[in-house]
Amino acid sequence: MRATKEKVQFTQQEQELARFAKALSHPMRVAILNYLEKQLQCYTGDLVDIFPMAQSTISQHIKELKEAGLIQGEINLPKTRYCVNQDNWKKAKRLFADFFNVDFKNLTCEI
Amino acid sequence: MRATKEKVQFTQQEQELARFAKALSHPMRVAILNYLEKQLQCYTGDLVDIFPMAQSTISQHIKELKEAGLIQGEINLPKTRYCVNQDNWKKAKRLFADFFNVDFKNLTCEI
DNA sequence: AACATTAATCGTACATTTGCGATATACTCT
DNA sequence: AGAGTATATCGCAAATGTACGATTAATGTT
Repeated sequence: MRATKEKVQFTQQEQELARFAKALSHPMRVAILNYLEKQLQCYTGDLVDIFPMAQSTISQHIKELKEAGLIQGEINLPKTRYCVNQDNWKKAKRLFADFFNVDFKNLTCEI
Repeated sequence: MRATKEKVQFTQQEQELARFAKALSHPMRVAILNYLEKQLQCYTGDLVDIFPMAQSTISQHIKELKEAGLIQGEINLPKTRYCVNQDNWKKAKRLFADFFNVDFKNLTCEI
């Protein structure tokens, strides 16, 4: 049996990175963010037109991105407009850049 | 009802990024990679000593990282030595850098 | 007031992930 | 040969993720 050592908890960095990674762990959600990077904003219906999934499924993926903090929605009935949450996007960018040890120049740039 | 449009499939970039992101979607796996970046190599037992999880669970997380291509193992009985798979690490790094639009310098650097 | 529009949520089915203890494997050492 | 060591794999239970159709909610339009 192994000696009883002080076991290590996961760091905040590890937990936050994993949380963001989880949000990116489905192609649909990556595609939504790719789309939002190009278009700056979109409505749920735009994605339903483009992608081969049911409206309810797409809505669910949007919800996950929202809960992970990567996007935000502005209700404008009957539509909801989504865009990237820039603060958390920058945070995720920084976490991944640090993780991959990438030299990064534009992490502090504004939109 | 919405008009019947040509629905878009996910790009290879989106699928590959999602695959890597899935591998990074658990703090334990992020922690293993963090450890490997510092230590360059490790044995399964090192991780069992450090992290508060059962040996079988840690072995399973290692397996997932291996199957995602991010690490590779060299059997050296009774131990197995793991290290980062540099080719796929670079690939992942590039995918995430592109995704986040980060300027990166050292993507072409060697080990 | 009835209808149309857009999107979220519900309920359900199925698949995958996570964690653990127990067991199997493949050696080395005595 | 038998014991010890390190790790992978199995079998299971619980939790979570994925996808869909149906329903609900909130509004504007006729």
